[in-house]
Amino acid sequence: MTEEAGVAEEGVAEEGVAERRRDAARTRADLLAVATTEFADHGFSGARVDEIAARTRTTKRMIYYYFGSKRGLYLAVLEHAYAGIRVLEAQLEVEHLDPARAMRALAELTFDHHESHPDFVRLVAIENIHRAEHLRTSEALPGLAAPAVDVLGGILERGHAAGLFRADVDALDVHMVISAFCIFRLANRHTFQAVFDRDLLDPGRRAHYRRMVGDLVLEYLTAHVGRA
Amino acid sequence: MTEEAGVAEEGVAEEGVAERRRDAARTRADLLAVATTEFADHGFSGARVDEIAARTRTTKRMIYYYFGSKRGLYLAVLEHAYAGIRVLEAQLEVEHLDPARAMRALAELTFDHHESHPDFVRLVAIENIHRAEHLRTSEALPGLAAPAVDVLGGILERGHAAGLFRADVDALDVHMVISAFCIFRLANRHTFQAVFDRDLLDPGRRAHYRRMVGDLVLEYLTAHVGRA
Amino acid sequence: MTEEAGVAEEGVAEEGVAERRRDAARTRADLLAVATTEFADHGFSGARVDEIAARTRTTKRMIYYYFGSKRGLYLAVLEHAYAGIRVLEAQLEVEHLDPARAMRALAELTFDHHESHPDFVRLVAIENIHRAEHLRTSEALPGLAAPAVDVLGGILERGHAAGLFRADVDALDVHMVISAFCIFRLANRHTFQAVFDRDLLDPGRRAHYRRMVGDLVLEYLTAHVGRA
Amino acid sequence: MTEEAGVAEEGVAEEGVAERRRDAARTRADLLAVATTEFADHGFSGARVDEIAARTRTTKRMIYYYFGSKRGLYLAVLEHAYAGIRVLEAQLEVEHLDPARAMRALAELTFDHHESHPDFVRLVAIENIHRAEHLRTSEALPGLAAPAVDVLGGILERGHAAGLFRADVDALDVHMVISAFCIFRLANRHTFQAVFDRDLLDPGRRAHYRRMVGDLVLEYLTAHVGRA
DNA sequence: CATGAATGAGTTTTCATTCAT
DNA sequence: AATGAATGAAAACTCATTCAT
Repeated sequence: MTEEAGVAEEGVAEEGVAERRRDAARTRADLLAVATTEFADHGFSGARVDEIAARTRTTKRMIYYYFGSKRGLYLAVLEHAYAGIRVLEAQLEVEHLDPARAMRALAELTFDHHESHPDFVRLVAIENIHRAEHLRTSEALPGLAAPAVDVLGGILERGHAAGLFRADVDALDVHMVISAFCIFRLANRHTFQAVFDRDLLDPGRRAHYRRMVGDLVLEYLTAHVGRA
Repeated sequence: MTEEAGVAEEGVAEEGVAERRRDAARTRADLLAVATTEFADHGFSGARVDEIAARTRTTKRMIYYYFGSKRGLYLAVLEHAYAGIRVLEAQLEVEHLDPARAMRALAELTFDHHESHPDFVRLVAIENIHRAEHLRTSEALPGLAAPAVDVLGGILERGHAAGLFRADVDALDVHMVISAFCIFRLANRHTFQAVFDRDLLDPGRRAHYRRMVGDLVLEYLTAHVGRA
Repeated sequence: MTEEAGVAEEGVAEEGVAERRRDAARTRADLLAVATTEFADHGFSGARVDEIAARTRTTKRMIYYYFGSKRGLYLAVLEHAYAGIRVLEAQLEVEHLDPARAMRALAELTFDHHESHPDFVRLVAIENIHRAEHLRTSEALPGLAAPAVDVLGGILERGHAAGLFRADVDALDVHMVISAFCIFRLANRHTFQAVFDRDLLDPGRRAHYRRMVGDLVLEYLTAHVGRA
Repeated sequence: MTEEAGVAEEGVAEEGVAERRRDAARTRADLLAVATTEFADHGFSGARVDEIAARTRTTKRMIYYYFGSKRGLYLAVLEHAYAGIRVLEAQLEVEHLDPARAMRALAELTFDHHESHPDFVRLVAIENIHRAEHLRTSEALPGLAAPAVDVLGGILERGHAAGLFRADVDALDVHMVISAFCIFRLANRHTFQAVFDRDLLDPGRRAHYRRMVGDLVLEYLTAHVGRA
């Protein structure tokens, strides 16, 4: 059988190095996509290696071939998810906007990103349950902070220079407020809905919440300027 | 044994019905306390029934006797955790304070509670990973919302009446902002620390954050009053 | 508490020996009835002691008090079920009927009994799965055979004497044919229905089958008389 | 290892895909055979997965790998047992025999099959205790009825055409009588023996019973022809 | 690069039975 | 006669991982 395959349709049956490399990349990407959903849905312990394999073109063996272990796969998923927002933030151009508008733009970028990447938000929650033990070992970690903080720092600096923003708040504090709001809306929506019967993702309230995150940050930053 | 029993009820070895009932309650409470730690630490799937039993005076069998299943135990843990903050909120007396001070007191109550109940915060995160599927089936659910919202609603009403607070924000929106901030500080501190190298629980920054949650809410509520 | 009970309402609270004995008998009977259903429904291994106790006024402890073990309870159920048909057969009066009519009456008695005692039929099937290991140890066993065989033997004898029935068949053979037919109709109706889509208990076919059992036995008994 | 694999396929230690597939089939068949005995012996609840595994070359894990659950294994056993008699019936050739002889041949086929397949008879009894809940969900069910009924129907038709058999009895009725007799002899032999002290499987009585099932059916079918 | 079969160690759950009063 | 609590042993089932080709 193997011999026969080699004979007939040489060009097609025999894969070149490039094709095989492309296949490999596709297999890896496929695995990563399915694993992202599975881990985001069920957490690290709740996710099933069998289930991930079953939803892929490949077999379970490939997971171990490419990622070494369930943990290795999870780490790859996590890094890939973080890479997404990092890129977005790095692309944001706010230098041409006045500090207040720039700040609002950044807040809304986070708002929009989280809403359209619920898996990322879930993975962050899951990783926190694990006390960031995986993320801490990631080699990609050092590059994760820079973009967000740099952009934010720049806006704040301009705001301070213009006498618009209060001075007792730094970039990480602002980042925390924006994140807290935008992540809560996604991450805690289920218990919030269960307890208070309000759907934080109701499209009818979206504009309200989107304006709210900007207002929240700006009112806070511009309050009593010069006082503190 | 039978002979001894026939003699009297004075003995030390002889336990009355009341005592046994008290023991049973202790067994249950013991189980619940240990399970709270285990579930908060490892999530639902990650928690081990064996491990919980091992850390108790009793045996694994008792978990099934009292709670029926791992899931039943988890639900009991969840309900018990929610009951804690519900009671706190219900006890809060803010009628004698002006709306701004009352609002700040409520925000700080949440801030303090979450900081001193990290297990509660973790359980909420875990339950959200499960899309609140357990909480939704809880019979205790209907009583969970009332206290927080009632108190908040009262403060807001007084603030509106006095022309102090903006009108386009309701109690649930305010609750969301307070919760988002206070929960994020606990729940996301690990990834935050890993990525930004800042410990959100650093005692040296505690007062700063505690003031911040009040400021955040109040600046937002008192902004441009009369405009919206 | 116990002392108080002794004082007040003496007549009512204090149960006489007779009352207690009656209560005991009722408890036993209650247990037996529930256990009959449970064992007939699920077999010996499938039946649950907890379930039986739960469906009774009493507690699980009483099962062990009265019957010693699950097995003891099952044996009591079995003996009680056999006692029912034994009594019926013993009461049958067929001396005044001619042999053929008498035989048909006996067949129809079995037919009717089994139809109205499906639990008995199920218990017999269950006991056969256990290779009659319980029944064999029953002290009631010796009395179980007599009535059926005596009556049948009498009819056969009269039939032989009158030259009506063939001689190469004894009472147990006839009993076997009648039982096989009447038990099969009850015991195997589920697989029969599943495979052939015919309900052997369909009321519309009842008369047909009832006549059939008599026909079957009589045609067989009266065939080629004198030949064999 | 890797080096050896690269050399050739001649080796003894090297198993080809085909061989492994054959092994897998053997593992499955082995499991099925052992499980048949265990389930037939102890019923569904009484059977032990551990016990089945212990009597096999493989491990308990494999039962779940191949059959998914205890129930899945039981269902496979049941289907396999039914397949046996279905094949036998389908192979029976009776077209060349006159209706009476053909009918007797069919009855004796059932008689012989049941006697040599006591496990099948026990499994049917067990499945009836479960009200055929498993069999009803079997995908093999639709094919189970056809052979038996087709053959029987053909014989009956010929018998009617020749004016030999009564007309008020259909194939399923005849099948029921034959089954009832042949199954009872196996399935109820234990209680029969316990109560009446007669062994229905006594080799000395075998010929008598084998003739009896044919007589029973034929006397009944040929009785009073033209009357009903 | 790929794959079906296999597995050991663990994990939840069940169940008849007994204890202490 | 009665009862709620307790239990050990066993049962079904699961899961990440590896083997052999």
